[in-house]
Amino acid sequence: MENHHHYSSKERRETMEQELLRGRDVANQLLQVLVHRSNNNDDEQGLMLILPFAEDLVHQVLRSFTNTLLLLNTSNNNNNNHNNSNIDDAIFPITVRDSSSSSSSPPSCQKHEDLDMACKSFRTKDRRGRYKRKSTAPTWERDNPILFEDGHAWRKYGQKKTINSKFLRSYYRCSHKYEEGCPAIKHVQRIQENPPLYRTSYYGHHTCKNTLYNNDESFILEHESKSSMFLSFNNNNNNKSIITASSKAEQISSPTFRSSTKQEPVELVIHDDHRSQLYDDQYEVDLEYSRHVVAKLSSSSLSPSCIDDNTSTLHKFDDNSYYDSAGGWDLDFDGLACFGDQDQIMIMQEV
DNA sequence: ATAATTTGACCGGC
DNA sequence: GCCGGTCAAATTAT
Repeated sequence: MENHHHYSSKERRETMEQELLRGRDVANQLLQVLVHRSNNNDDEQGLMLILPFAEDLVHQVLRSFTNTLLLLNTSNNNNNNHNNSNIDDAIFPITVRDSSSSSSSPPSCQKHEDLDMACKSFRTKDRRGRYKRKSTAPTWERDNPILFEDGHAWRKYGQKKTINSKFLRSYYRCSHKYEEGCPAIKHVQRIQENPPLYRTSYYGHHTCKNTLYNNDESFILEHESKSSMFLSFNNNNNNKSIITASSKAEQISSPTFRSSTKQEPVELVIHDDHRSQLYDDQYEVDLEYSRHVVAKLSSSSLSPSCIDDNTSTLHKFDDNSYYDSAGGWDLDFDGLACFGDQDQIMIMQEV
């Protein structure tokens, strides 16, 4: 027992299980005590008797947590024993000390610090047993010509090259995974080059409450039925602009929405020769002359219009300036372009 | 300053 | 050992 790191992984697992079971039992005892107390709360001296007992039970629960975390943190390759001595000391001998016996050392926060340390080192060191492979069957999939928001906050946590695709696959988890334990995951991978097509595979369902929509599928279905889109152009200060696409519904329902520039945006590089400054903060850009990215609008039934980000006033482009035979646009450098239901938007990559 | 992303290391299953 | 999923330190955005 003094050399817990000599445990086999099975033994360690069993020990941790015992620790947790014991902690649960003790917590149960504590509950009984408290329930009993609340039933006859007139007994003043009984309270005095029970309080130290309850405190002792709490300490035991904390010790159970601490020991389990320390065991989790102890890996087989801990062959460098020099600084393990204090862990060895800490693991089981954590003793219950009531506040009366507290000596010069800071008494009350002692175990909280232990717990924090155990938590921290657990999170930063031992990775074993923490990778669980997702089932290979997605909950559902969607293929989209562009990447648009699906009504949830995602956090990218990885990116990988896969064997039979030249495109990287991006891995996203729900942003509220740790706050609310939301298990939703999605993968996004480009599956076609020209025109670009992206496949989004969803795994699991959101349990978090931080969405305007009840569930993912209904949002996406609704979204697909209204193909109206925004393209936003955000000036980046150094001849670069990011084009992102998002749904109309989202833009309208959430005024503070900022279209994500993080999800594989198409980057637009514009040379100074091909833009002219109209006002202090407004540029006109001729995308036709940018050989890097050209945005093209096809089967237009509506004239694209531009919404100024600040004033939300709608003003149209000149009829022939935004759309020409080469597929190029003139657009305000900053702003939103809104398209109708029949419009199709393609972002063409540099050749 | 915090928060999100990037990127190579790491892990388990096959 | 390879492959794809995940982690987390470093980097970058806000």
